[in-house]
Amino acid sequence: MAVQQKLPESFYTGPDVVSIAHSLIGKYFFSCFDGVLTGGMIVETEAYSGLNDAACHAHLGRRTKRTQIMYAQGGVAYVYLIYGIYSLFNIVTNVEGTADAVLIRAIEPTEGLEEMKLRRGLTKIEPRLTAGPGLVTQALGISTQHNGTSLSDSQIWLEDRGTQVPEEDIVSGPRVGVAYAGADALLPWRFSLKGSKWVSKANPKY
DNA sequence: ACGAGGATGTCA
DNA sequence: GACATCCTCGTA
Repeated sequence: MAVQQKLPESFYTGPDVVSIAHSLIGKYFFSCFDGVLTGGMIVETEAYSGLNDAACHAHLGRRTKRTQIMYAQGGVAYVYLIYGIYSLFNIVTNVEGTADAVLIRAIEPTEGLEEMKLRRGLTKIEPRLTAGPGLVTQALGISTQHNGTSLSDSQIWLEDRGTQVPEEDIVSGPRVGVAYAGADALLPWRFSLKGSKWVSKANPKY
């Protein structure tokens, strides 16, 4: 049997959210609801830091109903609604009291392809299945009701399946859609798998 | 290929 | 009013 293991809590409580976002490329992201397993390999992430990052919802220690969960200890889900339609899934990282998170922007689908097609209203396997942060959550059946869900439980979790991604195949650049963050919009905190057709087509806009 | 416009709910 | 987005429909 191949290496197949949930990421331990210590993976999420690390102090460097940028490094965690980088190391998540090649890990696996799954959901299982009513016995239906869906998910795949992570190919695109973005880091957000509560301390020094104007793009982060919890910038300057902002505590609101929405950002509250970001201050939890690493290893829980931060899911929020964007544009009234799409749920975006983040992994809370760092220790309790520090509001860091990694946005999962795209995966290469490997499990539950039929179910994900149904949820996305597609008839064939194509990038529109999971190549974008709002698409990944739709395909995996994740919505804002899963905000705060522990990644140590059986509904939503991440795995290391032993995939080795060569360092030179992980590329970084500015994050998408954070022009409001001024100079911080230029930070190269978006990571993706070079050459993957499952990376989102979105480009940063300034 | 590409761009414009719309959908839709919550946040600050 | 803005939003860590995506789809559809127009013009080329």
